[in-house]
Amino acid sequence: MNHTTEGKQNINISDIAAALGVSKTTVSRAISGKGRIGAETRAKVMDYIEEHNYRPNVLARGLASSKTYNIALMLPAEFSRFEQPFSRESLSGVYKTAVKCDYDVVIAIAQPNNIDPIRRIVENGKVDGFILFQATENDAVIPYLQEQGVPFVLMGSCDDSRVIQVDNRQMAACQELTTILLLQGIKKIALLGGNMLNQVNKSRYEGFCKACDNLGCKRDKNLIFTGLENDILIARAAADVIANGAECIVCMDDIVCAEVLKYIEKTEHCIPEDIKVASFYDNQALREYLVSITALHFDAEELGSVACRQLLDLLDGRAVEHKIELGYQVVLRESTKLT
Amino acid sequence: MNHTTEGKQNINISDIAAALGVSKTTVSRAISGKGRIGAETRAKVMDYIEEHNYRPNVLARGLASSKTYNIALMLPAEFSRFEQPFSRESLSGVYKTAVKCDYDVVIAIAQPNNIDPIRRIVENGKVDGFILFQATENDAVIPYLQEQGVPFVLMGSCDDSRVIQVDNRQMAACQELTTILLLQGIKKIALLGGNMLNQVNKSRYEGFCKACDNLGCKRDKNLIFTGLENDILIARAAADVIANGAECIVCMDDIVCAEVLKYIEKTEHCIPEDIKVASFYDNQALREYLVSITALHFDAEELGSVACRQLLDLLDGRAVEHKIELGYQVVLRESTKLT
DNA sequence: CTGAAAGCGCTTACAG
DNA sequence: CTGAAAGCGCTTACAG
Repeated sequence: MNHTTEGKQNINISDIAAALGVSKTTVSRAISGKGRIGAETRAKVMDYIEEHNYRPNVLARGLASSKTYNIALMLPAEFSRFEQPFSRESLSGVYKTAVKCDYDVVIAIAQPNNIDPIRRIVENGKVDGFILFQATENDAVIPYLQEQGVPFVLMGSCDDSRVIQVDNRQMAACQELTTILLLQGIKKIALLGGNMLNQVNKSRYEGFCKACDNLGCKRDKNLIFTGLENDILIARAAADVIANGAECIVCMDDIVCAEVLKYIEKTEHCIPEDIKVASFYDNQALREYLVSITALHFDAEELGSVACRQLLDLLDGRAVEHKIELGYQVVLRESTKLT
Repeated sequence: MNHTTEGKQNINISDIAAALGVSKTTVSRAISGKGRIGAETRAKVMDYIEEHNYRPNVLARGLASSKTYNIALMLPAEFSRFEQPFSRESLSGVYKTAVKCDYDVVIAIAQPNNIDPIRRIVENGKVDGFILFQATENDAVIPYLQEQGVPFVLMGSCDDSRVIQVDNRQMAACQELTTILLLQGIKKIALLGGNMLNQVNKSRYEGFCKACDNLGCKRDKNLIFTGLENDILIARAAADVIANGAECIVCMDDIVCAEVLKYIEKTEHCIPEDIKVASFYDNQALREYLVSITALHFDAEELGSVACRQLLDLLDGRAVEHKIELGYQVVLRESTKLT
């Protein structure tokens, strides 16, 4: 057992000051690096701290300087099993980056349009800032945080140019995947998607359209279905587009894709021979499907990490870009192979 | 907009004392309910607080009373897509219960056998206690917390009777499911499972054995495979037990089950006609599989909720049961239907 | 039943 | 470059 780390922390800044024959002020300055202090004095203090494994009391520091060294991550209350890996990886990214700067991450789970959990944390002064997940559209939280003057960054996009945002280049990604499919000679591409009020879906739809338009391919209304909010609608849309001669079905997210695959399995079509399939979002379940599915891949951990770094910069008063755009990968797999 | 909640919190205990012509002590006592105080005085203070929407500064309270009103939830660094829903639901349970008592939850993600993240939180004094996930076997954290005297509760089981634990009745559940299958007349039941160093797997195995023994069914060594750590081993085991005449394959967890299903799909056996399948753990992906899979269901949110309540009781110095056992459901589905 | 005062462990003008 | 002192917003013996 290591003697220097044994037992509970109990030494404080006064003890150090006394032991070294300096003032508390000096010790504080040595630690924080703020204010003028002699290099020698400083080294002496740091050595002592090192040797005695001293860690400043974060609460006391917080009380004195109005900081908590906590940030809150807002998670949507409900999300499908397809969104879970993404949110879990983002959480990892946020966590790792926060910890590096000695911040902790507090979670806040909010039902749509209920900001009470956020309000609680803010009013209790438990955190220095927030990181928001776009997933659930919650119109109330952004205005609330703005009004309260609480720093925050959004993982996702929004129109308000005052909010700091980090997002993947959704539109460009979808445009690229669609373009690749078209260039492969697949002419009749169907698009199935969910709620178009959703920002992400809007961008994805736009990317799809741009690809078609740029290549001079007509968009066939009989092959494009959005607003598919449940399994039945998705299955029916799949049936329709197949009946209308689709060669490839592009799914705007994994929920849609999973349903489409179920439908194809039931009706005993073969992928990719009878019908090709691609998804605008990559998920382990689809990656490991019997026929591996072509999809767009986004690095969720990086998203969380960058969002957190933005917030920490903001908290330290550093300049911060208003919007950071992150990359993507187009992963071509068996499901779109030419036959 | 509500005027009483407008703008930032800025009133403090001294302001209240001054406004009411009483001492800070009195105000503090009115709020905490500790110490003798006149009912009238108290009401006066509470009214004022209500009216001005005052919330005590948690940091200051923490500094004075050595409390943070935070608890930490330790999450394993890596887990499969099958464990995610479970851990997410547990998190929800912990969160909801914590918030009710005005606690926040801080996350700690620890790689196996690395307690640095835990140590950081403890040394920084950021939380009052921990809730541990058994998932990752991390031998170092329990001894560390014990040594430091930090209260904690384990979601799961362990041999150390000093640790407060909350767990589902794994053994009983597995015994019951196996018994039901046997009583249905399915004689040749195979069991496939992963790492037997894992506490949960031990209990599940035990439950399976008890069911067989109680009904006087011999356990066939050619039908029982454990230590199946990867896809290839699982597929091979599935092939073996089918070759050995298994009528039903019981999977000790969802990872095993998913692989078994893949193997069955590839080899074009039919469920439940050719072979029946059951899992000792229920997961949305299996529930929604083409043939819905018979499984044991555990309420993860309740687990988190009860664990959190235990910890809060512990923190308030209330008596706490050493081990709480939670229920389960046996969910019979298509995959074990008699044909 | 109530209050004055010390203290929790830091930070930070202000003065030297 | 360094220090004495006030202050962050609470709690809690201690005294009345």
